[in-house]
Amino acid sequence: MNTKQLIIVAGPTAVGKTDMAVWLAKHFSTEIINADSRQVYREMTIGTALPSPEQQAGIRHHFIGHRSVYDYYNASLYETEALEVLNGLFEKHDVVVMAGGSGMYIDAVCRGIDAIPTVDAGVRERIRDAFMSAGLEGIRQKLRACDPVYYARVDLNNPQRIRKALEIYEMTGRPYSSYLTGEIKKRSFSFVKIGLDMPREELHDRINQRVDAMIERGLLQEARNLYASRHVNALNTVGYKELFGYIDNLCTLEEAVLQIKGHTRQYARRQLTWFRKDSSVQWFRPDEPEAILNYVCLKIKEQ
RNA sequence: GGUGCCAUAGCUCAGUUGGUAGAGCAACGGACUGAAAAUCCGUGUGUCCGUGGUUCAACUCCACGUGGCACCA
Repeated sequence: MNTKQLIIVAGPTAVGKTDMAVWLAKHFSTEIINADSRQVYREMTIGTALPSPEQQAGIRHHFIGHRSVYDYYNASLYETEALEVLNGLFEKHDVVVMAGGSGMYIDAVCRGIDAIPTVDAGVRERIRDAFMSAGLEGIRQKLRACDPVYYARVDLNNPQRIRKALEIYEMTGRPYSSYLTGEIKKRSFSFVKIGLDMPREELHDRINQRVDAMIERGLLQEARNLYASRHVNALNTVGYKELFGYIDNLCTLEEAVLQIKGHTRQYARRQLTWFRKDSSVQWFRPDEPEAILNYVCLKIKEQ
């Protein structure tokens, strides 16, 4: 039996993960690790549905607003930092709760990400320029020449993936595929994965209402404050990019709000696609905390 | 009251010299190893307003009806 347990609360945006995590954390008198790729940025608060002051009262939440949108951040950095924090927390607690909707961040903690060198900004820029001038077909051919293994398995319609592989080759002289071992890293603690879901129509209602509430709380002003930096990766985020479009006069405010709702619904669907694939996730409705607690306790006894 | 225009997917609309229909958005499914709230792939879901008529065949042409819009009274 492994005495240290990480309870993971996953699911689509707006389903009620934070409430459930807080409830579980209170029950186990422990703390919460956030696994949401946008809540880590301190400049974005309204649009990322941060845990409210009430939800944060008395329960320590980690990885909320600990970075700036100007920082370079990614799933691998998150893996390293989250493991450090978890090691500390497990000295005081047998159970820690993790909550969030970024499947890749959760997997980074559970299974690990292969060690790949960090690409510097200059290389990133050169590859971007190559894509601009040579086009998708151009960078495909470059990839075929330098990394036929990855070329054979990558989604050739996805420029982001091809560029990443070219960056690594340019940076290190080694093919990207040679870094991908797929090795699952051993952790010193066990996992209990909970998935929250509800009928789609209900989820859509909650999303729509939450977006309206964000607008009322001043999301447009927050977007205006960040407008000058709108091209940084962190601000390529639902709720902000659409309002940048409105500020640029590309659409009305009403249209931008409809876009935010639509893009949030699509994001929720992609999250479900990710988590459904993970057979270790046990699914519940958010309104059955007792059933969840029973399941968690059972799993903890087993592991 | 009269005249004209319109009625096709959840929404906005296109279309067939008559052979039961297709775009965008939405929706739905999927992929995912350092941007992941990102990026990419796939799927058309339909009493073509209703009832008659012409025709081998009507979503398309004709008549009437219903609803909407515009103009004239």
